Amino acid sequence: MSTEKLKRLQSAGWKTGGARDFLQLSDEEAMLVELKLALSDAVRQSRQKRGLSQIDLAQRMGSSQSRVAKMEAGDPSVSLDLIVRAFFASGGTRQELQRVFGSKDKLAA
Amino acid sequence: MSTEKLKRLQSAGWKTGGARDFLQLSDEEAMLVELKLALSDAVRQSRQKRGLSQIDLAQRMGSSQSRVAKMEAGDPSVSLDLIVRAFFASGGTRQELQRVFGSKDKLAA
DNA sequence: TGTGTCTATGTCATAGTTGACATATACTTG
DNA sequence: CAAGTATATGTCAACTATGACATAGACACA
Repeated sequence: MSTEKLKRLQSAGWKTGGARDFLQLSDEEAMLVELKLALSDAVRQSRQKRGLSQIDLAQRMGSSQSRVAKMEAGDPSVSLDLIVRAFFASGGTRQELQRVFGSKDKLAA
Repeated sequence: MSTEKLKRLQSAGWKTGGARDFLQLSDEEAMLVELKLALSDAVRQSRQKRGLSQIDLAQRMGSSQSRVAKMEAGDPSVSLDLIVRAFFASGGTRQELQRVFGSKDKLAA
């Protein structure tokens, strides 16, 4: 992960974690963030593939359009739990999820 | 997923989700719960494989022994975010994570 | 028996996430 | 130009997860 990329993430509101007080995200946190962003993309793709609007998806999962939008925008206030729930609610399968989690650098600048 | 299994999960404190007020977990939620439990197991395995105590792991990730214990016990109060963070902090790789997410029914009664 | 290490369980104030709502922007269609 | 639809962004009270702490249980070994 490049320094550029890290700076971009941090300025977007991602917190540098807990015990550490670097200006840099730890490797573990960076991996988590990458994962969340990759999954966010996957949610949008899955949703669009099935012709669902953000409102449709929100209703399916008992959430709101604004939260789905934030999620797809990679907003750090959205939990991984919610993203995964959205992925499933959008029709994504466990197999597809596996592919997302395995793919390299979905974050590509 | 069997009805038996669902009842077990619910009695362990797992909430039936948001908009729905069934006594049953929705399919999406069930999938999420399975994922979390599978990952909890993976964290313990990964941690033990590297000879780390719960305290060691907690320190590595800026958390506490009690939270790691709850996590490994499958406590519903632990977020997927934290579990994934723990998995990475315990030395788990993205490839290993992918395997966990792909494997069938880690929850096996 | 005691001392040490590891893990489990409960509580709590604080920090983080949530759905809901308002509003804005963009694009289409009449 | 409206009006409709889809998405983006900001705010907030209510809810949830968090690390810290206390304490207990299990096991080893002197």
